[in-house]
Amino acid sequence: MSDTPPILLWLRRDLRLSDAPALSAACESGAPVIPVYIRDSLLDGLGAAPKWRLGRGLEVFGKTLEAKGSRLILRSGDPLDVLAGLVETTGAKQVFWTRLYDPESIARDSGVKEGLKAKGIDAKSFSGTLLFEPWEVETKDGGPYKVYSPFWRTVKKRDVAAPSSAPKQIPAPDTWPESEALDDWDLGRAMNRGAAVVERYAEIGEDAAGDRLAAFLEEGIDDYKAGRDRLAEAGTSGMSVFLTTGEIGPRTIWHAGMRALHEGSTGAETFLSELAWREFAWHLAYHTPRILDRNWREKWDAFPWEDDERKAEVKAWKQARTGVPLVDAGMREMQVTGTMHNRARMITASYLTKHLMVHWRVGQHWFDAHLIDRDAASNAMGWQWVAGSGPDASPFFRVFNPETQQEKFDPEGAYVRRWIAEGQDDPPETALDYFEAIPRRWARAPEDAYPDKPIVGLSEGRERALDAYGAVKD
DNA sequence: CTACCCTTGTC
DNA sequence: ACAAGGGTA
Repeated sequence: MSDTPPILLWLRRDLRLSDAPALSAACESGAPVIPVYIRDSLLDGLGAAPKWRLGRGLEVFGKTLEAKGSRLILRSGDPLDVLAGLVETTGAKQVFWTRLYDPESIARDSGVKEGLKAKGIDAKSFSGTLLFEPWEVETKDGGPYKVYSPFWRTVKKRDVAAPSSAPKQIPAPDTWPESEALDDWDLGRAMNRGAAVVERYAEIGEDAAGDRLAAFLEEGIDDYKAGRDRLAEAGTSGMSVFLTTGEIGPRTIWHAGMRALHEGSTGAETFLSELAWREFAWHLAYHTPRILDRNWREKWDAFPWEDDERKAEVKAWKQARTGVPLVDAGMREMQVTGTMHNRARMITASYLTKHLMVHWRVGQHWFDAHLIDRDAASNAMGWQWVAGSGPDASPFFRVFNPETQQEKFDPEGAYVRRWIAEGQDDPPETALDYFEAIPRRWARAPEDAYPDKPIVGLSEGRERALDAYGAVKD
């Protein structure tokens, strides 16, 4: 064993043992495997909540590796420098990793690949983050898709590679390189006291992901089509946070959904199509990366967005005190749990971009900092879909009415009561948790009065937004 | 080129 | 009914 040079497995968003082609390839080679996670500028640049969640994922995954006789080596610095240094100290001849598709990761990874190859190292990237490589899905004319439905019609006919199973053992080297301590990274620091609250609601690690998927397939998928829309129910799959950290792979989910489909589950097709939405978001981000930070349709640059974050309307939206209960409930769910029901995301986003006429990027940045399931492509696409500036976006005149939405999707008011304590004699823990999670400087308490009217009225805001739409139409 | 189609809505 | 231009086969 000691004669065989080890393989460095550079982990990023693939904190799992199964459905992990890079890990499987490394283990099957017979060489010792050294799993490495590098704290680089991309990790440092993450928002508070996703950074905390990744740290928790690393903690759990480190233990998972130890149970397999392996370890997770932690290092800080420029990835090429770190990997080149480890190549020197370990004698590794190969470095494997799972591909990512955002512009910063692509730039970083191609630089690393080039730098390692220049040193004679076999640097290899693998699939595993997505169902398909973004360049493998094309229209008949050979270009990328810009509309979801034809993308979906194409994707659902494709074969998805079967997920690999977890390796029985991960060959260990005779000597391990030095590792930094995860605690020293203090990845939850920016969360302040919010981390302790979100922790109560969070599920972490590959085993938790598998349990969640199994429970969903057992209880949730049959009624998924309607159930996913009901705000007070656990009708969604809950897979997003595990996909973001890579604690589950998309192929695992796809094949589970396909099995349910073949067994006649009525919600399976809708479920699979949601996974394809994630795929579509990365397809768009890969082919038109400007979707991540600019209006995808340039004519939307003319729209008179408000982007001064100090404005009272923006503060009210962020602090969940707009006076529109369903909007504030969604924003509080995010503060407390680090996630928000998909429908609430649309409703809160619509209120910000339409009624308050605030730039979608303000909301995108807020979500980037507060969602533990933050996904760069899905978040950007979602905001531009609601705002109207994206590909295949909702027409701008389609404005969500939070009252109508509440009648349809929270008819008993259970979701609003779960998250808004004010005015309740005996508010639930969930609603009280909000006051524990928020920054102290917001100085809010459950006994404060809730705003007696919306900061911008529903019909007033709707009309103002539709009037402003003329700036884009002409 | 044409014909058909376009996640999640509202009034 | 509104309002809508553009994507895809």
